Amino acid sequence: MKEPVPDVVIQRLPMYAHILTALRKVGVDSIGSRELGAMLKTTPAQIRKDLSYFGRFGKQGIGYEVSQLADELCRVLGLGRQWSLALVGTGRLGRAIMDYSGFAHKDFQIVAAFDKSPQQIGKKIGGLVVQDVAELEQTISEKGIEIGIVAVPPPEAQLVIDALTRSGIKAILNYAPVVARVPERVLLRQITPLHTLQSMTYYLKSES
Amino acid sequence: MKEPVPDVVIQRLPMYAHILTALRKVGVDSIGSRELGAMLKTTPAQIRKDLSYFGRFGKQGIGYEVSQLADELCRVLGLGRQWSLALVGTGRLGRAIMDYSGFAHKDFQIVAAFDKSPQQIGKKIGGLVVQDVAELEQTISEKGIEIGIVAVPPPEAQLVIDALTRSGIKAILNYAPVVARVPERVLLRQITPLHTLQSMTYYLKSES
DNA sequence: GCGAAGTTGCGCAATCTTTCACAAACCTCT
DNA sequence: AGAGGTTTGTGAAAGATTGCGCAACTTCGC
Repeated sequence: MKEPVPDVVIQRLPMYAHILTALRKVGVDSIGSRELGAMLKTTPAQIRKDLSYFGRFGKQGIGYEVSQLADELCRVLGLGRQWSLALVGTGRLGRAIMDYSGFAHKDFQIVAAFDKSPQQIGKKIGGLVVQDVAELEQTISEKGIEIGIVAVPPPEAQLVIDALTRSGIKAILNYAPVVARVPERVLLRQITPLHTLQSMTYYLKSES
Repeated sequence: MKEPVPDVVIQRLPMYAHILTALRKVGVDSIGSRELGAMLKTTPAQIRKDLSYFGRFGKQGIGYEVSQLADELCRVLGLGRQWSLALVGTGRLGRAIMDYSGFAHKDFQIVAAFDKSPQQIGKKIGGLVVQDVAELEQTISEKGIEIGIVAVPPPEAQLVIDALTRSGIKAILNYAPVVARVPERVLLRQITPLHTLQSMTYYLKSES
């Protein structure tokens, strides 16, 4: 109960939570690790082991109570409350992220947007007025925003990330394809579709 | 030389290639694993081990010749030739992907776009006429498209993926948050920013 | 030409992750 | 109430990945 949970496990949890929530919506109220594993393309053993890091949620002979496990996972992940996000960069990519309603209704809400271009500043996007990046640090501190999304061109990414860091932000989701530097206390994750594509071609070229 | 290279290694390669290309552009012509490791936030040992799967590119006492290693990595990854992509789903997300110039000039080109909505079909986006998904299989076969990008709402994702599979596509990059099923021969990767956020909150909630 | 300083490639050890396999727990049916 | 059939939770084994340490090689300066 005191060992730190491996990050690979944490990364699988959202999928589990997602499926379970879907199952609940459909009215399934109990499910076994075998069946869950089949749905998620993993092994039953992995699911049981993963869950065992957080407690004992199943019943022998039966399986897991869907609704309860879904709640439990959300609790573990810290979902179920609203998280405030700040978006930096309101170009094409930034707008797409803004519009992407996937976030909106799922505990994540973008409450501030920044850009450095005078053409963008002052514009209204998705009910939000784009602010000057110069105001970034103060706004984030004041509003107590905990997560930042970086969607600026590569050359500016590190600058923006530094500013976010100074503002006391806790986590950054970075879409810019750069190797960003952050202090220990800030959690950083990358989303880099280009690199994903580039690693896929490795397997394709050998086939053809 | 015959052992299969671990996928984790393959996934790191694009980063290596990216940095090396950048270094070349700046005129650096030689670099050691220590320095490269510092830039990439990894250890020198990991870089050397990773590279050793593909050959011996460095010189003892010196390091790696930047330009040569960049070329070598591109070759290994199968870059340097154009890859044709098909985009399915031209909603907000699809458009953003389409517009995202990051792909365009980097060996990846979207050469066909599909949607099922009559409002979308026939429209021109980024110089491409949106086709009916009904034409998907034939068009992809004919044009010999090898990679498909799925940007449709979750309920339709599996249907689209099945159609892509039937068309003989080799790889799929899926943005829909579903656990997709594909036959062995098709390479599938997921991009799911929401899940990334959801796994980040795990660490944030404990802090606060 | 030779020693000093520096760096790779790689076998081996350490660590991390997944899988196995089985006792303990639970339900159902008689 | 007990037997039979399931399924969980979990130590321990197996497998995968990362990191260490050093021999082999290269350059430089003298």
